[in-house]
Amino acid sequence: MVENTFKDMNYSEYFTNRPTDQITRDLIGRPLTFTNQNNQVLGGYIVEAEAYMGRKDRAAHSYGGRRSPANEGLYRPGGTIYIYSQRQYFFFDVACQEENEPQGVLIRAIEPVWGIEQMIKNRSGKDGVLLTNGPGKMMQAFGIHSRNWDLHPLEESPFSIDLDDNKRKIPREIIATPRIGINQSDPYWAEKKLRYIVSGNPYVSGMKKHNYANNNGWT
DNA sequence: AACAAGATTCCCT
DNA sequence: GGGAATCTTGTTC
Repeated sequence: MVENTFKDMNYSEYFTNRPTDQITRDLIGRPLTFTNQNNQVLGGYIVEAEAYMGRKDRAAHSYGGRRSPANEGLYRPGGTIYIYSQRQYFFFDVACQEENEPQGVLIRAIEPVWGIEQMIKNRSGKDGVLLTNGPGKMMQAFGIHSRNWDLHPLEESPFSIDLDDNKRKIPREIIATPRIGINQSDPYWAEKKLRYIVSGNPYVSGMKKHNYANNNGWT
């Protein structure tokens, strides 16, 4: 399948029909925006995302078929928003695969482009890489303090991921690494490389200054 | 009913 | 690099 055919795909198609790790990798470089209640468009390019492979994935919230109101979104059809809260912070996921196949992708970081001034305000003045270089920080920059959009289909929400290949940025290199914050006893899932990042992009969480790449790692 | 453990962030040292 | 803040689930007493 040629990638530029995705331009005309809807979210439901995009977030199914391929393995979730492949979907996750394909999201790197695409624009993610959130339009707030004042009609301000906030967002940037996705530079970091993680795949969660469902019931069999020891690190997934749906591991072993675990299901509760808190992770119901994962069980919804591909393209459904799954917002999870933890320690006063919120995470933005999109469900992947068919209904009742609880896989998903976690968007962990963006390179800010649109509405930067407003996002800085939402982040209490935090600027530079600290603005959006983590999943909780990104949602705070969007001004999100609730699970209000949990369980809503992406196309019926203020969130938007532009699937037009002409609008995306092309990384010089996409690297796969183990996921962040996974300390499971099962080394297979703890070490499996399901986190995808733009190599050398400063907005990737934990990126060291001496690893910063020219042009933020874009071609 | 109490408690530990998370897909984290911030503010120290 | 370590500890606190602080919400929800699942486990155990």
